[in-house]
Amino acid sequence: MTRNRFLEEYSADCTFSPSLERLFDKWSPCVVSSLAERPHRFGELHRRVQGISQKMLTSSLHDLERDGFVLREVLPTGRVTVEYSLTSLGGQLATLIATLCAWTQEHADDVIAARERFDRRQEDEDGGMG
Amino acid sequence: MTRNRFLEEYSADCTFSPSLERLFDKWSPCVVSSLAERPHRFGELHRRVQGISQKMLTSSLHDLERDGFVLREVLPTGRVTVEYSLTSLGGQLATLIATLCAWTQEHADDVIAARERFDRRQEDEDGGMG
DNA sequence: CGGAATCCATAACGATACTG
DNA sequence: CAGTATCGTTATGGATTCCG
Repeated sequence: MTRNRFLEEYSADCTFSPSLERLFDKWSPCVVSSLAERPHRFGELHRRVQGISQKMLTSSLHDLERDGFVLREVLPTGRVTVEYSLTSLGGQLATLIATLCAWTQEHADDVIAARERFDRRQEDEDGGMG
Repeated sequence: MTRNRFLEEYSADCTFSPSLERLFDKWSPCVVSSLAERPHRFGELHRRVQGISQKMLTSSLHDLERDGFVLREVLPTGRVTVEYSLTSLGGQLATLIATLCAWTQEHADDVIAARERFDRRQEDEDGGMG
């Protein structure tokens, strides 16, 4: 719950509502963008979102459902079958996430280059001042 | 480093570059939006961003500088004086953050209402089935 | 003032085992 | 299949102390 300061109360001139913890946790963005493509069963998501544990998937889906981003439906098959899909609010969230993805990809090179410059400068300062 | 799965390698149809850890950590968005308004000294930021520890401010600024979002300048005053400002890339990040803030605020009520519905349903299911 | 270094609490997460 | 429960590890961040 202390994930991002915006999520709590206040920050300088910028107040995130307490509604967007989902954007900042580890797996929810992945889950949402999978569901943006089509509804998934639990097991499908588990295979689809590489590396997620069943515990984290359960927890992400639970939180996303509680916040109104995801709809959980028990299908009337013989065995236990559950389908997850996005609500319309969840669809908006997915769009937002996609926008973020796009921006980060556009500027990935800039950031990587900045890191390399920074790290080189650090080395120079540490070493070259005898 | 494991903050968000997007930041590592892969997620279903959505690949965050490794460049945006800053968007997902606890304080950087607050710091960036403060700097979006005007350059700040270290101490100013410390007072401005309510609740941040000196350690976290140092660490956020360091990471933001390394990624090319923030510029750090030692001013030629008598004593130690450092000013932080956004680079142009940092300005873009600030805009993105502002967009996120706006969206979360618009839909804060929706999310809160969804939570209440969900929690009420839970209670009903737990209690009312004797 | 602007930090760095250290210590410690806890929140987040992963692995595993079990259930209807 | 779709979870729940438990346990151990690691990541994160707060408090404190010290330094040029």
